[in-house]
Amino acid sequence: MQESLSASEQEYLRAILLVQQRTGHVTVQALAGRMGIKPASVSAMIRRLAQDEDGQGSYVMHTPYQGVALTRRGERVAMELLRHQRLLELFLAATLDMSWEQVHDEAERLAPFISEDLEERISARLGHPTRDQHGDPIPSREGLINIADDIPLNTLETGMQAKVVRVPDEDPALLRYLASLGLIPGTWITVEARNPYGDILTVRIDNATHPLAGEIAGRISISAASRHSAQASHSN
Amino acid sequence: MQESLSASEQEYLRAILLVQQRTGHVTVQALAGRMGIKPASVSAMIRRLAQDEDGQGSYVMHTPYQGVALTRRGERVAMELLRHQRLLELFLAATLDMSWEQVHDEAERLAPFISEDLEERISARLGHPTRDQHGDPIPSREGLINIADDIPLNTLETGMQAKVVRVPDEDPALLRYLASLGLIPGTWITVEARNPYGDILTVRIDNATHPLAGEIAGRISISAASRHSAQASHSN
DNA sequence: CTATAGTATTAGGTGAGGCTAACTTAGGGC
DNA sequence: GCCCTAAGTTAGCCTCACCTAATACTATAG
Repeated sequence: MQESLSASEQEYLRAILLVQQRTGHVTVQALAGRMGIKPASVSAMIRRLAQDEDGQGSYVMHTPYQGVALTRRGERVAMELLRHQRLLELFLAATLDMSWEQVHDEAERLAPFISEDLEERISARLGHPTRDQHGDPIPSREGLINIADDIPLNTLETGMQAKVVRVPDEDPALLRYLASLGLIPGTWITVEARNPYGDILTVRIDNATHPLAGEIAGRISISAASRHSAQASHSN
Repeated sequence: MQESLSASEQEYLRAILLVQQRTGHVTVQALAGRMGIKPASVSAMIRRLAQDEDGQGSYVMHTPYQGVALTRRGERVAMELLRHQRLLELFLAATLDMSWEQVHDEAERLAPFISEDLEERISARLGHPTRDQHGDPIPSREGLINIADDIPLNTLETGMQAKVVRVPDEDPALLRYLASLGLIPGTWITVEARNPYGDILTVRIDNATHPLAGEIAGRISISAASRHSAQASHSN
């Protein structure tokens, strides 16, 4: 049925998806930088991915000098790869005692090579999780993600409490810093105050308060469900 | 220090090692057949592997029209890959519920891509095993295997009992057949009789006797240690 | 001892996926 | 409105790892 793509092609599609999610606009440079490849090579690959070689549609739309965007088909492939990667991360983290950076690198490298069957068994073994250890959603087998319940922390009203469901995992140093504050998925967090000058929130976690840049708070998600149960629960 | 070889190159070295172990002599055809590749391509790869590109020595010795053999260096690489593969097989089998053929295929595919660190963690997690589930030895991190204690079943004296430590795993059908007799590593086995015509042994396993072709018995290993404690122990 | 079958090698070609160098285009400063 | 810089693209080249077709070698039957 479908001529499975090469590891390289899949990796490009994954990179496009991630850049798209994080910045909204996908440039050749951003891809080249992220993948450690020269822009010229990226251009060449984009040309290939934009072609409809088998009558089943292309993987990306390309407007020369403007940018790239995934088609539905390309998105499905990227989501599939991301699913492999996130499940692998969880699996390795759960089974072996590895740091997040290590499981991340390992999973990223192995993701293109694991079979659908292995993926399914890992998923079952883990109880079919829908988020990885940082709350990043794991796409379903159909290549869909559900983030309907995700709300940025900086939209939480002052004085209200909510449960953290996701922290940004792109920057290991930031991730470590947030973890050092106890700011990890599952934690309850309260917005104590908003500083009128500069975009800074004061948040309470485990009875300690911390200043948090609004830019960071915007990349942290809280559960929509918990919003209405604010002040209802306490963490230990 | 060392320019790590491509996945393909490693796979060739693995194939050479396995053919060498099983048949004693490595032909281009045998490699081509095993790897699903045309002989011409094998010749080309052998030429590359036989070259000393970095002054550190070549990976194989090649006598044109005669055969190929691994050098110490090539053997080390092949053993390393085999170690990855066998540890992965055990790991996947122990953690997920997969058939042997499935874990075998998966591990074979993934072996070139796992890091030394992951390998080490898997090994530790499994208690640093020295044999895979069929008794095939797992090379050490130094690329060595210890089969000093392995003795072919067909050398066991009639009437004596010994513990099976290894069964041939090349042929899945044979493996299944042996398993159906209870002939798996760890089982105690007794040679009841030798048929004078044809090369056939009669063996007892779990109080049932079975005829066994000598050719097969030669590929089954028993522990040297147990030879002297024959008749001492009983299974279940 | 030679013919021949079968195996191995070489020659030459292809596609994937990188590279550099040279070019085009878009967009901001003046 | 022009020009210059930065970004994107194209052209042309390379290596890897496969292929087919043609050639060379080996070993065996007669």
